[in-house]
Amino acid sequence: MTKLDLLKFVPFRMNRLAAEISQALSSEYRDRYGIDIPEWRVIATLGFRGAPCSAQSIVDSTRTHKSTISRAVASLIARGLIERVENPADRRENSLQLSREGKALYHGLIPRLLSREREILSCLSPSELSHFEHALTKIEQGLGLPQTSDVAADAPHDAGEPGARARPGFVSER
Amino acid sequence: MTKLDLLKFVPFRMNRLAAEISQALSSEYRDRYGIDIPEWRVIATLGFRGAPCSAQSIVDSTRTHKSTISRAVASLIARGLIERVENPADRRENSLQLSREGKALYHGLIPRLLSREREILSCLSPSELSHFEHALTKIEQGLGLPQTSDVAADAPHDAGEPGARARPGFVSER
DNA sequence: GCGAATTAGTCTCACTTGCAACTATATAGG
DNA sequence: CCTATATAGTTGCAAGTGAGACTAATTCGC
Repeated sequence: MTKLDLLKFVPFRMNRLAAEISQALSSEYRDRYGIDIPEWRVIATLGFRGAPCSAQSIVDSTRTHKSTISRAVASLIARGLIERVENPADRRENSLQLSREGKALYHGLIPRLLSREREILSCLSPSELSHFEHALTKIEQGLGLPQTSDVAADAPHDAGEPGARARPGFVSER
Repeated sequence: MTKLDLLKFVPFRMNRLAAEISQALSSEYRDRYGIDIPEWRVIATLGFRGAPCSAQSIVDSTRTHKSTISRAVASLIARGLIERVENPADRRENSLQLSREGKALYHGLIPRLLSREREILSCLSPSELSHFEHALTKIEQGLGLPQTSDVAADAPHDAGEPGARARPGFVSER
């Protein structure tokens, strides 16, 4: 008769912790700028990359559903925070980039978010923190989630190293 | 001009990882038994506690919204997996407990879920795993999330140690 | 004891999200 | 070329969820 204590069960703890942390951060962008999580992800991706990139590449790196990204993009364009750049070579896709206002928002937001992150993680010693991040990385790799090194700036889609994609076992597509 | 790499930003990573892990586990209870996450949380809590307990105490320990728990409870009762036990002492609340079928489901599910959890965490060495769990605990404490030791079986609500509730700073209520 | 405040739980509403169908464009095969 | 297939992105729809109003029952203060 095995029992299972939810409060010790890692999947549950991760869920709960992620929800709690999102909540703690959301005030920074929701209350302050009226943007939600998917919108923030789009801005963060464009801001970090520097170069324009397609909606699809944001989908890939953030693992957010394409319809969600599509709506976020539409709303950000409507508010003038990002701009579409038509790609004459392939007229299906349109590259996206931050507008002036978008960049300003991005650079205003980042220090606040980083400081919140630090605040939340301040309960860990430097060594605990580095162990923790290391563990996150290993689990991400184990699940086949994209890593910083995977996202080859804006390379044509399948330049990824073999084995990174199409892992056997776990859920690969949603 | 600070930048922020989403893929290195812990809040984002936690979100993505939690979503991914949920997905990986959900097949065990969703596809197999047709129960969703909130329903599973109710079953897990009742199963673990052994004793009947109120919906409110499930809300507290799982930090799931009360309306979500209410709906999960209604659905589980409709399917005969849990039972309501009227409490003559306080007729607002009704204690909940697993039915025979609910217990069977619980005991059938647990080994599968534990094995999935192990599988996901198998990329960590025993020492990495214990560091990781330790870090989770500290972050949870930092955010004021309930810990196993907090949940005094079924004690009247506010027997909690001082300082555990009503933390200054972070979000305390949702 | 009686009204006010509190608590358990349900219900409605608005919003978000994922899925899948759809449009438009691009590429491959014969 | 012309059909078949694949890809980028959008949209309609349905399901799930949180906020908060609401009901019912209890407890507190005086």
